[in-house]
Parts: sequence; structure tokens; C-alpha cells
Amino acid sequence: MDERLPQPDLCNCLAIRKAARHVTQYYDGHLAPTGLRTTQFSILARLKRLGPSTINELAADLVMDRTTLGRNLGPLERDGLVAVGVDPRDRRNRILDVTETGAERLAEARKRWTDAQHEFDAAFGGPQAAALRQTLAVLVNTELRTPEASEP
Amino acid sequence: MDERLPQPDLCNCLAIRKAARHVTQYYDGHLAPTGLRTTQFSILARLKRLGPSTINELAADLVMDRTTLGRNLGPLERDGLVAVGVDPRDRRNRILDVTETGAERLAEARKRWTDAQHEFDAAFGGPQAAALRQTLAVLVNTELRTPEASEP
DNA sequence: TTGCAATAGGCGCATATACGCCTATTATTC
DNA sequence: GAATAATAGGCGTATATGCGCCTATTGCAA
Repeated sequence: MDERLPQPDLCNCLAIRKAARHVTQYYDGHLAPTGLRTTQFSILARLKRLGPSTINELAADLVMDRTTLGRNLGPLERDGLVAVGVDPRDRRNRILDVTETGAERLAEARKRWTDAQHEFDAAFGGPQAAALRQTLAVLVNTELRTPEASEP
Repeated sequence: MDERLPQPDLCNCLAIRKAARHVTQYYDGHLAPTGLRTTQFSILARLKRLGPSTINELAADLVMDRTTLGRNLGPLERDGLVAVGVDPRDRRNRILDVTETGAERLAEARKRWTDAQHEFDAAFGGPQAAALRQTLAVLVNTELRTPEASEP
């Protein structure tokens, strides 16, 4: 009975991307009945927690590129889950806020999310999951500098 | 001097997706001069390691959806880095293989990847990185069942 | 105040991700 | 051997991701 685990990846990036695909599919499966994807759920949840925010603020919180968040707002705005307004005090800023409909949808999705969290803990181990999240928080706050393009 | 780290996410999925975005941007920045994205580099590297493989085999190895890999092959095939043939013994199968051009490009990219790995270890800690990769390998092999849609 | 720098965000483009449905091909069963 | 099941993969659709370049707006300096 050869029950060894496969070799872990040598590549940090591949390792985390594989895991991200694995876990995202799982959470997406749980959230599917609510019509929200994992990314959309995260956006709604964080925006609800932060309160009205600009695109830059929310994108930084989600460790997401500014333009990525901007595009991800499209479906949410179209479905009336997020309101996008202009800051009257600085009209460069867009003010994002969760609508009432968005809050309701978020509340429904949160039930499914809780189920997913519990099952995840059961399968992977609660303490292990907490430790992993902690490690990932450190990683996200680790500055990784991209090399400059060489001067011409 | 309030140097506390921000609270780790409670959501396993958000935590790992944030980290994946963070790390992917870093590796993509290093690989950019080679014209390869991180995903493409991973595909080439794994295919080179596995030898000629079918789409299903390679997709499973990469923890990637079959259709995702299928589409990601497009640019690689277009640029002559991967050859896609039909298995004469079972014509349902596509046989993927790294071309000579692909091998050369992979070799160049591997240099940049090695730099990225070293700098990653320096910033995050080599042993911590190894432990994280090990943990993620366990996670990827943890079965997470998606709930069945309710019967009508 | 006017003119330049800095900031916030949009948009084109290209790739990445995956579900559902489809065809082609092979394996199985009667 | 013909009908059927199972498997491999393609394709439509939709969202996710982010770089480079652009405009709009604001802050700052001469």
C-alpha cells in the first residue's frame, strides 16, 4: 500500500495556483445556488465590512489589481448588488456601496459559505486551516519586488 | 510603532486567492521578458517533465479543468511551443508534447524562474516556503466534495 | 493663475478559468 | 454484430486577471 503523498511542487507559484483552483472550485460549487461566484462573494463581503469605499481602497484590501476590480464590478452593478457613485468631494473617486439587494444576496450566500467553511475544516483540519490562513496573510504582506526592465 | 499584521482572512478561499494573485504577479513580472506567463511556464515545465501526455493527464497533474487546459494550449500551439497530435491507438486522445522551440523558451524562462524562487525564499524564508508548499500539496490532495444539486 | 505633476479610474487587448452541452471515438453488453 | 454506455475532447458563454495607454480631476508650484 503505497500511500505516499505526491511530491510537493518546487515552484511556489504553481503550488499556490493549483491550490487556489482546487479550493475555488469547491467554494464556487457551494455558492452556485446563490448565483454568486467566489470572487463576487468576496467583493460583496469585504465591501459590506469596509463600508463605502473607492475602487483603489477595495482593490488593495482584496490584493486585486485596480482594473480587475473595476471589471468585476460590472456584473455586480448590472445585477443591482453594488452601487457605483461619484465622490462629490473628489470627482475622480468612485464610491462603491452594497445595495439592499446586494446585502440580501450576501446574507443568503453567507449561509452556504458557512457550510463550505465547516466542511473544509472537517476535511482539512480546523487548526491546520487557521494556520494556513495565517501563513498566507504573512505571504500577502511580504513585499516581492518585480525586477525593473533594463534601461535602453 | 503598531507593527501588527492585518487580521488573517476567515475565508480559506479568499486567503488563498489573495495570495495567489500576489505571488502570480510577482512571478509574471520575472517571466515577462521571456514572453511566457506563469501558467504557460507551468504547462511547459510539467509537460516537459511528464513527457507526451493527453489533455486529461496534464490537466489532472496541474489541478486544472480539462477545458481550461484545452484553451490555454491555444497560444502555446500558435507560437509553436507545444505540438498537439492525435493518438493513433485511440483517436479520442490528443497527444501533447513540447517542441524544440518550446524547450528552448522553457530553458530561458527557467533562469528567470530560478531568480524568482531565490528572491522569494529570501523574502519569505526558505524553510517557510518549503513548509507552505508541503501544506498546499496536502490541501490539493484533500477531497472537497461539492454538494449535489437537489433532486426535482 | 497658469501650468505641470500626481492621482483615480476607464478601456483595449490578451490570457485564465470553468460549467454545460455537444460530437467523435472506443468499450461493453445483449 | 448492433445497440448502448463510457470516455476524450471541442465550443459557447460568462466571469477573472492584469498590463499599457488613455482621459478626467485635483494638487502644487512658479
